[in-house]
Amino acid sequence: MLKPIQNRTRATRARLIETAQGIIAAKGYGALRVEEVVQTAGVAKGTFFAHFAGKDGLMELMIGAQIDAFLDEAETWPAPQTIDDLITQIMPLIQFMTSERYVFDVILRHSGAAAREEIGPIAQTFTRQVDVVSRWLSDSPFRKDISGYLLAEGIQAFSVQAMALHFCAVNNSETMEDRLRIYLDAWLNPRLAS
Amino acid sequence: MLKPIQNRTRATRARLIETAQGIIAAKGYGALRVEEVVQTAGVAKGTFFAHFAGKDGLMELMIGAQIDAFLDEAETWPAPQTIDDLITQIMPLIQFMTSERYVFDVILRHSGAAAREEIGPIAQTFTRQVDVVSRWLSDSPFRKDISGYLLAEGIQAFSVQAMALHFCAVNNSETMEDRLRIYLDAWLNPRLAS
DNA sequence: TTCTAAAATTGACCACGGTCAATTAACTTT
DNA sequence: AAAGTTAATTGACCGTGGTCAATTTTAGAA
Repeated sequence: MLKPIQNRTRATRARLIETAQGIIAAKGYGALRVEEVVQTAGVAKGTFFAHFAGKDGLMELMIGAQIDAFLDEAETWPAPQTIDDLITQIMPLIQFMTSERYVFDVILRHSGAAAREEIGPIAQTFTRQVDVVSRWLSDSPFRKDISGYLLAEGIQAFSVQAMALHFCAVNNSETMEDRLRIYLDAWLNPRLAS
Repeated sequence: MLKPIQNRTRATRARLIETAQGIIAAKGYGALRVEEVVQTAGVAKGTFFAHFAGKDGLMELMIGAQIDAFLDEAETWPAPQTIDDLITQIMPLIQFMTSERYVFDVILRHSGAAAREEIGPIAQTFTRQVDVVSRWLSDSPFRKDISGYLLAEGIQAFSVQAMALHFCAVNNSETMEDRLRIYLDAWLNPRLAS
């Protein structure tokens, strides 16, 4: 008793998503306008909002799917043995997340951030990212005094910090990789306090 | 030759800010509408935008000022000797930052985030926070293998992470203090890898 | 085939932030 | 004081996301 979804609905939704993807491919996430999606897809505005929880809802889907794709690939890689390896392996994801200011904003807004009851797509990818990285770490030569899960959470926190600074005019002398390396070295390889 | 500011301007601006503060005090940051500010202050809408860089610009000022007030007080405190002390000393700030979802969003959006050339008020408070905390740490019994500045940056990153999770429905079993304590203990007091 | 209830769609309408050419007020200069 | 110049203010207007009562389409029941 849980399948009252008409074909029409599926088709409309698919067309909307397809149209949105086209616009994003052509002009980027930040340039997407609901009006344009709706007109190009040939449906009324109200229909859009019947299918998605607003523009942000659509963005969550699109961006979440993209992040998931990166995580799919990341999952196939072996456990990094050095910090540079680790950075290399998460850079594609970070590159995407910072590809547009708008994208980063949407991600931040929805990262730990399901105001509603159920957890949103982007928040899910954050959880998943911690899982993936934490699995890597169980086979990596980094500090073992804390759990891989906590370690992975820290990597996420520092990644966000590095990405935020990336958008700050003042901090643009250093590359993001450099910043990340400094953070992660301090986090993953603490030297004993003398 | 750098004082062509008329009194009228100062007065208008002051009235606008005053009005905004009143609305915020009464209904919170998220409920502020430019229309209401403008009508209550008795000026035209265009005037508002002649004085501030949009609603976000005003919010940057108001929220930035509030954060600065917390940092003013924080600066008078002695260097924390334990992680619990440290948490106690930054909690007022964190409490304010998470007092409203809207406030946290504005802060994130402007934290490392001056899209323009000059650094915005909120981004400045982030820099200042690192300075304040880093000054504390020079007199604290935490790890010494990395600079106090880097240590402070990490505290900021973990604070943001803890705050983001605070707004996530899934992670609400733990209190923010608990989360922070776990993060900061791992960051500031790493045990030697065996 | 016809009727009916539920689901999907429509588009006029609203809220709200933001713009800008035109107007008014405030100062200089003569 | 009058004319000229710059700065401040105005408000009609726009872009864009979002709403919702009314309408159309669909799937089954009679």
